[in-house]
Amino acid sequence: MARPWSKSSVTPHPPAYAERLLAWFDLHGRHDLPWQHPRTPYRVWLSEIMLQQTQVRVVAPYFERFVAALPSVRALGEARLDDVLALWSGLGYYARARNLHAAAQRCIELHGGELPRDFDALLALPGIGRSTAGAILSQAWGDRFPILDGNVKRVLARHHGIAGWPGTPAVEKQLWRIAGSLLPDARMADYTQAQMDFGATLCTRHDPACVRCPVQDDCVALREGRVGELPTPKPGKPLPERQCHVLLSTDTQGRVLLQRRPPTGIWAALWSLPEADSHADAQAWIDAHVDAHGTNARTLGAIAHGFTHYRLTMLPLHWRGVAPRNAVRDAADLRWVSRDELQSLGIPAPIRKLLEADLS
DNA sequence: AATGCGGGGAC
DNA sequence: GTCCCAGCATT
Repeated sequence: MARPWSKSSVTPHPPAYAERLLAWFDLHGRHDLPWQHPRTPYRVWLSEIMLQQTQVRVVAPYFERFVAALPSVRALGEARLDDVLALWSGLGYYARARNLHAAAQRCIELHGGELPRDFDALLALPGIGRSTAGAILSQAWGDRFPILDGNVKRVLARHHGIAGWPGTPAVEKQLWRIAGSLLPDARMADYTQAQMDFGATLCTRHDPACVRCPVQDDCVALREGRVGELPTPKPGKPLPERQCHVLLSTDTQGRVLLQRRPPTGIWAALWSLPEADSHADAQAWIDAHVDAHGTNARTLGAIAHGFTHYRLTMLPLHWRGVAPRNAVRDAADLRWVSRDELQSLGIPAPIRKLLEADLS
């Protein structure tokens, strides 16, 4: 199918990424956020700080109150810290408010009571990092600097198919490079806002609206069906480890002794191998339930299995040629099972795998 | 490279 | 309950 741009344009190239994003922004972007009217450096700065790790809906009322009480850099710098913190109360991350206050005072000392229009000078102010400095310069002045917040990370990770958690320096470095390579020649303020609106309302974390996406044609994640798995989520805390022995008893006819699990909990009511916490417990169980003729167990290879809330390592112990005791024949939850019967029983997958590997 | 910082929203 | 959010500073 012909691309719209390949018909009439003298250039064979599709519109640049930024151009498509800006066209989307004009139609579907957010144009009435409190800090956009008027879009002064002070208001942009304040909004960017408030919006760090904080959602737009939460920030809006705080922004209105704050800027009404302290309408300028100078007013902020000359206010008492307690009053600044009171205006911040409830927003969280209070270091942001302390940094804001200190930065305003430094602007009074060094920059005539205004925010400097200089990347390094902004970066030197407390609370302003690389992304916030870029956001301020681009939004307040239209200067050509990239941003890399959570929205942009998610969008670029998908659009360029970047795997790996964006919190790692290697991935972040790559994303910064891409972000810097996509900047338009004009409309930087709108472009910065467009990226954030795009990430917040269309290329969302869950259920992004790829059908309506202005850059779907060259989205790697969409093409490769990886939208749902990008960006790679932050690695969670390691799950607790549990370990147990599983007791494999086989008789001379190749039958195996299975035990029905309790009706609740993991693998409820399935047929599995008896479990024991320790080697000694395992031996005691064997002595009590089968006649192993005093033979020792053979150790089989460990089985690792992951649950949602812990990881289980099963250490199989194998007694061969054991004979059933009379009592065992009557126990309701114990059963000698031939190989052929295994497939008709409900058996946990890792246990079944062990049995099939060992009995074959 | 990993953590602390905070409250709220979405699921 | 979990995970994430218009990040940055500190270790």
